[in-house]
Amino acid sequence: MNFSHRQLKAFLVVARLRNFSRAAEQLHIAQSGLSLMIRELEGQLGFRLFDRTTRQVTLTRFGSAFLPVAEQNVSSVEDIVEQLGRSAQHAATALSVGAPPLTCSYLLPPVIAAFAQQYPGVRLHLVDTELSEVSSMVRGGQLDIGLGMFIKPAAGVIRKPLFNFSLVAASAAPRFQMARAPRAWNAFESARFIKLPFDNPLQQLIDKHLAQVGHSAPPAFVVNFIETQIGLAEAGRGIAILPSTAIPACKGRGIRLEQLAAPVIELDFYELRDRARELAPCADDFCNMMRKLLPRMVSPVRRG
DNA sequence: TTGCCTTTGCTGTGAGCTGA
DNA sequence: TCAGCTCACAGCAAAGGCAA
Repeated sequence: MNFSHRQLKAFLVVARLRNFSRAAEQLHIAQSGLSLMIRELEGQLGFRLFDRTTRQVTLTRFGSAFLPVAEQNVSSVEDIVEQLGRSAQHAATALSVGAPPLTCSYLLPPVIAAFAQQYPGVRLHLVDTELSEVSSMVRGGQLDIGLGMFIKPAAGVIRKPLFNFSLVAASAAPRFQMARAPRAWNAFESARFIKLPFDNPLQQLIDKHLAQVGHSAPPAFVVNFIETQIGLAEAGRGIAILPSTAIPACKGRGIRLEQLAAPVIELDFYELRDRARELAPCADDFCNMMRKLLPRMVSPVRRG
């Protein structure tokens, strides 16, 4: 048995009007096509639905019994299609974005403001959570876009670079300062660092470069969040090597920032999307606004 | 004769497959 | 990846058949 929604709907219209010509007109098809459609449905069901003569069309006993089943089936399908249509419309008018707290607090507000101006009808849903959670929420379909320093690629998602950032050294100062000149890695040979956990991919990259300049001193602190690194550095408890995306978070605080050089490490800040999902065009525009607005905010090079 | 359903033959369209 | 081919399906017009 393999009948279609079209056939059931055609059956209902013929049953209601008791006339193939008028039913065909209502269904916007030729009467011959409708006749064929009903005959095929009867063939698939294995019984006749209508007794038709050249003068009248009447439901058979089987047709009368099949009528409520067909009505329920057509109604259920149309209800589901309507619900899906509403969800698709909602998807086109909503955008969910996830990022770590530092990104949400200091990088996204100007982007969100610009986006709201361009898309006043689109509801933006912001989720601030850990980087690993952002990645799994994108894979699970709870987020349209994930943002962050996804140093390692993950399966099932598309990772696209949005802008570059580099690394800066943060130390205590009477007020916020951005050093004019970069400082070489080997200048920190004997420094005590405030580090992220050893399994953090960014910290692993930093440790690799520290090892290359012969740094071997144990860390002063190992903490979970960049905000904590900034706070401890401001309190003079050591040097924190931070991504330059943390620059806006250091402004206004007793922190001196120096770009790390020899070598300058250039990294990508990424957007993450589920490979299988197609997003509304406003998602592309949100990312384009990040590309436009954020590079200047995270540049450790002093301007003016 | 008229009105209505069925049958037949044809066309257009889209999906799936294949080879370059 | 893309063009070309095949096939299934939907639909139409015209002719035929039948009952009132």
